[in-house]
Amino acid sequence: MINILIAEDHQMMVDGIKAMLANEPAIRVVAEASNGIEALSLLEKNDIDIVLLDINMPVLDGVETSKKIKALYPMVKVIALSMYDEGALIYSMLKNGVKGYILKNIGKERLLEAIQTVYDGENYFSDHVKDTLMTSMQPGKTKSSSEFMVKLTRREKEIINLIIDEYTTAEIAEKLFISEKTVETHRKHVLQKLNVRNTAGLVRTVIQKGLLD
Amino acid sequence: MINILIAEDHQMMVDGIKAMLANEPAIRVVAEASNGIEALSLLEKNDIDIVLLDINMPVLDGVETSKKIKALYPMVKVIALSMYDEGALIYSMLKNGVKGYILKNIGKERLLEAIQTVYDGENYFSDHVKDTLMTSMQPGKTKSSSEFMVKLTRREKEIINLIIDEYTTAEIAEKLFISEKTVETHRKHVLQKLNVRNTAGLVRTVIQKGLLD
DNA sequence: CTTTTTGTCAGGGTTTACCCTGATAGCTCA
DNA sequence: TGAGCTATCAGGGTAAACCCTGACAAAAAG
Repeated sequence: MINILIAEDHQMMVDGIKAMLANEPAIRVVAEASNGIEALSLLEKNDIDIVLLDINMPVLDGVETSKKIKALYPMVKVIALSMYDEGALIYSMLKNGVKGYILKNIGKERLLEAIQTVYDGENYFSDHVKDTLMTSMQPGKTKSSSEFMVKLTRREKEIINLIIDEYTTAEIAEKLFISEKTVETHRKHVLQKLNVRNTAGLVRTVIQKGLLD
Repeated sequence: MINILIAEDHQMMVDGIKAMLANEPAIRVVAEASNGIEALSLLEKNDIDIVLLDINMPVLDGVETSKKIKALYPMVKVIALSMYDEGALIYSMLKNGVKGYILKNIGKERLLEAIQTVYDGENYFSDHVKDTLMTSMQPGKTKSSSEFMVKLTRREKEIINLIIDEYTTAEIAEKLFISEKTVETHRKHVLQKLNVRNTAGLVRTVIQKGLLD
């Protein structure tokens, strides 16, 4: 019997997954969480084999949650669920000990395959995900920074959030009681880390890769 | 018997919806489409009562698809499925004759309720969606433009796509063989239509509301 | 206990975005 | 057929973002 925890904030998706697994006698969905915090507390109370973890969740996102699961419950296996197949995201999830990475547009068969494979101690990644990871690992594409080093500091995330909410550098400086020059420096660092040219690229990347909390 | 077409690009979500409806003898899912174009062609071949239409789809998005469904198959009822409860989006879907608007985090009971209600000729909107619409309709919040007029022209969308891809005004002008002044004008119009202050807000809004093709 | 990272700030500069007013031509739909 | 929308362009701005170099202290990591 494989005990599963579903961590996913869209009820419709949760029901969908449950329905896919309903006729499988070997699999039992024993808990559901709608954010990372909830997932962690449910892991404490239940005996879980595999966590199906949505990457884009409020409160505590997939990246952070998987990191904590690895630290607190190393025996629990995590399969990441995602809308996109972003190289950077896959890579950082891998570093967090995730055992599988599947896209939300897969069907029942693939889902069962993924669960069984991971339960048996192997890794499972959709073909498309593999391709993406291979591509983003190729030299040349990933020169110095970009793709991999997507570690933003707390302050940088704070400032990015304000940028996305249409605050200007001057307004951010005022709000955080720091100099405009400091805000400019943070912006500059974020542009470099994300390997983008301007605010448009910054906002797009941050939203699409789900780099915020 | 209620015949349903599901138009949704995430297979997992499709399976979820189908599973929710599986034990309902009065409801039958007769067709599935993964984009707007497909949905339209399936409507031609099948006898459909209700379309469950995802708003964020590639190729032909929910707004455009609902418009065409209204024009070509006025008897078919459309229930919009969305991740977000954006006032502007709800309003434009309403104008396109959509009969229901539900969020993807609802459960089985609500979904059945929505289908039955719409089939009976009434409208169905989640409470949360209603609140959002009411709020966004209140005077003061919605002065002159904003919120409602989310109609972007073809050229504007084209330029927005380039902005998101980090092209500058000068580069866009060169690429499209038009003056920088013209590009500036388009940018200005888009900022006004979306009621945002700068590029950051533009990119965020466009991505989050799924206003692009 | 040293090295790295993070967060802070400055001068001085270029480039890009944003704002205002005003204009023209073609297309579209009532 | 005429009003409205779309797409085009200009002059002449101001505001904001981006770039370069360089610096220092506190915190975190090794």
